Amino acid sequence: MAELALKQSRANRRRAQSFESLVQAGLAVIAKRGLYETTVEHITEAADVGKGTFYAHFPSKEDLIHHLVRHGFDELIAAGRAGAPAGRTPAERLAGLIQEQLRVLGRRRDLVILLHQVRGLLILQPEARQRLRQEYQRYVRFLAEKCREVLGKPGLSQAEAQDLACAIAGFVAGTLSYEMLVRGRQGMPAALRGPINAFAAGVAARYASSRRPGNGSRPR
Amino acid sequence: MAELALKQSRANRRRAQSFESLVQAGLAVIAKRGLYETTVEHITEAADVGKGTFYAHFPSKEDLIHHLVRHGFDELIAAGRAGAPAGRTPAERLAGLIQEQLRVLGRRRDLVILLHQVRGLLILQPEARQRLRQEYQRYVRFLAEKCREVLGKPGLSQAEAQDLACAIAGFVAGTLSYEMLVRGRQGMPAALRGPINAFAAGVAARYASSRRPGNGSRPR
Amino acid sequence: MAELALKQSRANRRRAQSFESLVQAGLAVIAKRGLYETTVEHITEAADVGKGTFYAHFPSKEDLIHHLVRHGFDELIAAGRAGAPAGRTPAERLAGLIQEQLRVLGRRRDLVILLHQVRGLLILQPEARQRLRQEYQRYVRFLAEKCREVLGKPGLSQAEAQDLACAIAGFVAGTLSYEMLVRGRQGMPAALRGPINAFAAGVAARYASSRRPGNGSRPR
Amino acid sequence: MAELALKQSRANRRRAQSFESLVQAGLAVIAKRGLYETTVEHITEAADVGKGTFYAHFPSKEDLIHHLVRHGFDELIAAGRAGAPAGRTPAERLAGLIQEQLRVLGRRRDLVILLHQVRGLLILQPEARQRLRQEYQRYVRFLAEKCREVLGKPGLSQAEAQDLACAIAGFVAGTLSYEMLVRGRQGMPAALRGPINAFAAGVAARYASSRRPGNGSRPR
DNA sequence: TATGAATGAGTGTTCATTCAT
DNA sequence: AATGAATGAACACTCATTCAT
Repeated sequence: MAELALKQSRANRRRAQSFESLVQAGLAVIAKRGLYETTVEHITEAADVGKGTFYAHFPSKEDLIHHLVRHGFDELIAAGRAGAPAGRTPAERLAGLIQEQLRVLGRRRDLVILLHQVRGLLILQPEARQRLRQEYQRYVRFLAEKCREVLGKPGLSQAEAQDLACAIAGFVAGTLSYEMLVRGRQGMPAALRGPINAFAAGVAARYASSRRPGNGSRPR
Repeated sequence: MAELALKQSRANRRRAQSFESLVQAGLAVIAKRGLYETTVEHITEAADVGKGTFYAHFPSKEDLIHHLVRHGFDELIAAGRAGAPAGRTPAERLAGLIQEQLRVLGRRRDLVILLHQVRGLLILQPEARQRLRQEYQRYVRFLAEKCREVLGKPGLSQAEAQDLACAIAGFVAGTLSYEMLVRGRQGMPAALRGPINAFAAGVAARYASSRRPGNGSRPR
Repeated sequence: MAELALKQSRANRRRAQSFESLVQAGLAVIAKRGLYETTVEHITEAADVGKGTFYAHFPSKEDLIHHLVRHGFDELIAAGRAGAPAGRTPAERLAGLIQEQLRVLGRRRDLVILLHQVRGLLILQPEARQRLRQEYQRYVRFLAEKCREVLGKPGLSQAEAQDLACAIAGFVAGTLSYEMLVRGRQGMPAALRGPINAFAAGVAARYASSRRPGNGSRPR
Repeated sequence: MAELALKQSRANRRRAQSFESLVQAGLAVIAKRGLYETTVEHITEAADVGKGTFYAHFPSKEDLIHHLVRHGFDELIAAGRAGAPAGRTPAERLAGLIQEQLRVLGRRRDLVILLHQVRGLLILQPEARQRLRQEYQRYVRFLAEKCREVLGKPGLSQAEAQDLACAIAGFVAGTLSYEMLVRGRQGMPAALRGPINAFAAGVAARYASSRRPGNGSRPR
């Protein structure tokens, strides 16, 4: 019996190992070749397992992608939660949130590429691929919640918070992808710190606490 | 002579028509199915021409994409040039630039999708597909130039201008794509106007004229 | 009326010119790219005529090939006829025939390639492409007739003459093609002169006049 | 362990079977339809495997052809080696070599066609397809070596041996192809025996041992 | 469970031929 | 007669997925 348990445990360990290999290889290969030029075989070769093993762990290629996206957002959300409440003013806290996301994603070229390409996938086909889409919604909802927390809930409606979250997520992802494309480098450009602070301040001025100025702070 | 000219003209017209059909169908189909699930046959069917006709006009599928990308950026740049120097202060002018890009792209779901996916394509393969990459560089250089123009050239180095241009292009593209994905709508969200103004003001405070404050305006 | 005749004549001249351009360009392009990698467009480009013009002169690509093959064999046959009856003994005359064919074809890389590839085409499909096949038969029949003429008709049956003609045609074509392939040069290798003479002498000893030795001259 | 070996062995057997089917079907189909009208699908249908299976065994269509050519020459060379040193005089031995090649190839219509068409392919493109070309060079080198062995090495320079080998290979291949084309039959025509002996005798007289007559035996 | 051989629908691309001008 | 734009069947090759072992 103990032997059987041992055997199972060993089998489980092996299985877990295959799974982990596939996940890591999947992200690495996709980061290198992109979603569309990555084949299942590329992944299983990088993971050093048989091709059939892939399908013992994932029903389809899309399921691996789903797994990668979920875990990617898990990391982003965790980072957002961890470095959260720093800063004394709403503007400082919002700027902190944005910069934290930029900082985390700026070190994760693989995630930027994966999330970028999957986003493109999802904009089309509004009905299909619901599971994947929900991961993005989860992330945006997290950011939205975070914004309300940081700016003060009464000041920001749900819809406004989502718009703001989209802007933040889009700003982070878009800026990094343009930097990677045009300047060939990764990481958050230091020069953006000032503008980000300004952006955060502007948002805070518009939404923070319960004050609600006329039409947003006009540009000086 | 006139007859010959007429003949050529008629033949040319027919050829031009095929070309235009292909270009329009190409953009439409890609906007609907995405770059990767669009086949040449989808396009020729939508354009109502034979499959071979495609290759009479474009050496390859990638060449159509290049054409689409080039013309897309042509529009964006034209819009940026047209609505250019409005606003009395640097901040107002910068905000105008960003909002103009957001406004133009917000009405062009097709372009957002196309440029998004091609961007993903280009981040990988830094050496290949130079022609395509140059279109993005052209756009970013235009934005950078515009930023320097709007903020006052002495205040902004070339490198800083490029970082800012990447941030603007990324902000616009990223925000719109997240909106389209999460909220399923297109167009620029009105609620972003305030934050954009704030962002522009922050940038202007940092770079405009020749003043160069310490480390950017700190968030209040 | 005279004007009309003139017009027609001019039109005819132009037509003849197109035809001749196509024929020359066809042979040149096929010699360079081979039968199977030559497209009609390659030919019309080289001939500097429109693509449609090809079909105004030849019902199909195969008809141009037929024309080229026919004229190629015309040349070979003319050369064989011209340099024909030289030599005092049957062996000398036979050797002269072989060397003449080798000499002529050795200077016509284009013909060697064309006839080689078309021969390959024809070995398959015994029923189709009769017209093309008949050109080869015409050539072999010419050689056979020549052999009988040279060796003395009574000595050589029709069937034997055809076998011999096949051997000669094959020897010439095969040797040149192997030389071109392996040694990368064209032209008849001088070193073959001796063996060819010997071959001819052997054949003559076997067949010439009416003597009919037992089983052919045994090799010494 | 034994179980694993068995598993591999069974899988290997299946793989080997597919491979063998493809090779045989490939040769058969090419012999029937020719190199250029044979599609991969024709082959896989004849081999009764899926289309993708072809590419699991050969990187490309050309690689199958290479395999076929290599093995074809292997057979020819083996036959040449096996029936080698028969005959007492150089002339007899040379005649034996030629007749052996004629005899072997005369029974292999498929090989004659394949090697003929590939030869045509290689005469063009002197730089590309090196691997294929090397097979022909291997064969010609073998024949050349054999000629020197048979005639006595001092009598024949390397270059002369290669010319002679080209002549032999060309004679065999060319004669058989003309026979197949014109007379529609395969096999070595019996009537050639005499001329071949004579040819061999002439070559021997020119090159054998160390004697070196003036300019080859003149035809009588 | 892990494997990798097998599969076949689907891809971008070519090219002989047609036909309106 | 000459043109060249248009055509679509056909091709070499790919790859997500299946399944016998």
